Amino acid sequence: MSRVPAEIARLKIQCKDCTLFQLCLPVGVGAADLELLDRIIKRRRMLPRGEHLFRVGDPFNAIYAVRSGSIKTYTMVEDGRVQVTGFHLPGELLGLDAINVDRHPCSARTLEATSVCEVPFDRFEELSRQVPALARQMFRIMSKEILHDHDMLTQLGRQSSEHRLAGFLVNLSERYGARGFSRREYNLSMSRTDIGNYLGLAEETVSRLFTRFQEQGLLQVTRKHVRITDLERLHSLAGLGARGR
Amino acid sequence: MSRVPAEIARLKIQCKDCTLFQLCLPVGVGAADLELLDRIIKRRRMLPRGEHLFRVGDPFNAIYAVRSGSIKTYTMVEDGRVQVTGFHLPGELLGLDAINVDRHPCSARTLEATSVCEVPFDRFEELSRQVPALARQMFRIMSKEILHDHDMLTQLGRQSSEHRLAGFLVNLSERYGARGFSRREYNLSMSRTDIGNYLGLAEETVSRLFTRFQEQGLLQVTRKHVRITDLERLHSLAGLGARGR
DNA sequence: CGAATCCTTGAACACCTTCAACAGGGGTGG
DNA sequence: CCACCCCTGTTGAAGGTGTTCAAGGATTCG
Repeated sequence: MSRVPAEIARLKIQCKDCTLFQLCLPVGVGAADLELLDRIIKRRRMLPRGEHLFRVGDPFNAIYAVRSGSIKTYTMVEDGRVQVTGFHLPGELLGLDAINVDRHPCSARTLEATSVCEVPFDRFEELSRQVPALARQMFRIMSKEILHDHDMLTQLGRQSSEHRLAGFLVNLSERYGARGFSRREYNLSMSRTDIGNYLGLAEETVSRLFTRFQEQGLLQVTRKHVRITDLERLHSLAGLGARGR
Repeated sequence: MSRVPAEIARLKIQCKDCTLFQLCLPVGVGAADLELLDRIIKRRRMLPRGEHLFRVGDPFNAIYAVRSGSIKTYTMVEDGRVQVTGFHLPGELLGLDAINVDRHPCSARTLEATSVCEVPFDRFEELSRQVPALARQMFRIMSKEILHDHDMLTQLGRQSSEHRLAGFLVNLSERYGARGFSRREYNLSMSRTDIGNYLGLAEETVSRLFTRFQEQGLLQVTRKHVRITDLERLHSLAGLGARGR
């Protein structure tokens, strides 16, 4: 499903909010060094919905940053079924899990029309040798990713389906909020099937939970659009204090 | 429960197998630089069972590497209940999730008598400025951690309890194997309660699954000791190809 | 030896999945 | 522009899987 142009514009992220830009911004990198970084980043064309950014086993060359749109990562399990491993929103990075193994351990596919920046990793490493603050900032970004994954493990370790979905929605809320978007209102770019797959729940259960949350006055949902009316209660239902990405 | 000395000796890891040592070993760091790294690492005393290495909210000063023994990390969820977020075996690192937030987002507690190395992170960052290969290696280690977390997310996203426990056991097998221990035989240092908590299952379910796996000839388990008799089938039950930490 | 903890097993119930049918939108082609 | 079709999402009913509650056995440690 394609989005109307206005929606794409709404999702477009400023460079200063981009995770990649955090590489240079807060650590006192001089303008000259910043220019060097800017030079190695490739800006890619807009990818249409359903396009692959990379596939399992592809050689690792670059890290990608989502500029607008969204991407899901997934792997195949033995019996041929798909397992969704994550969703990536504007301002977030992909490919960090491939650095050590030199091949992408998952596939990445756009959930909507999506624009990404590409950072060739060898050139980045080389540059970070000249600009140590870059390395320092990359440590922070990777640490953030690890923290986020640990948060998700906490969510998925919980038993009840309510906890899981509430946690998922709160997590999205935090991530959108951190990028300057609304915490209370956003579009789900992924299908119910993907959400269920990610959370270890059946698609039908996800659907029923949305209905139940709505009946309980926690949120309003129409198709992909979610408006959270009681973020407080959704938080406590998730069972975790606020902890963004 | 305390271990007999022989067992502690068996778990003691050589520096060359240690994740931290990978910081210098494979990337052509000269002996002089290696000496510099060695100098900032503090070797700590043996911690008894049940001791805290750090607690939620503690200021982040250092990264820790497990030399022998094992450690669990956990957080508190809102209602006061505990959520286990990970287990750390010899040769693995703790604290990577704290770099960006400067405070530990989880508590770490020894599951048995455990010895750790402590790497003050500010001194490490400083050193990595002089020795770029160190930064490069740290990228790899953090990437490995991210990959491992993604693997665990894949495991926990699966619905059936069999998949989850099998995946957990295979994961342990891989991690022990990568450190030079047996892939088919190891001791679980964590309780059934901890395993269940981690996997989002009831303690009783874990217990029953162990019994069932044993009946199916997949493994033999007596209390903490696990001997995997059909690693092949356990792999396929886990639903993932072999993918170590 | 006794207490505490950990693990196991049993039975009832709740929750979630599965199977099935249907509704609603969006996109395509006439 | 409309009709049709396909895909996604919703809802219902039945069945299975895992939890909960409960009790008993095993191991460790004071």
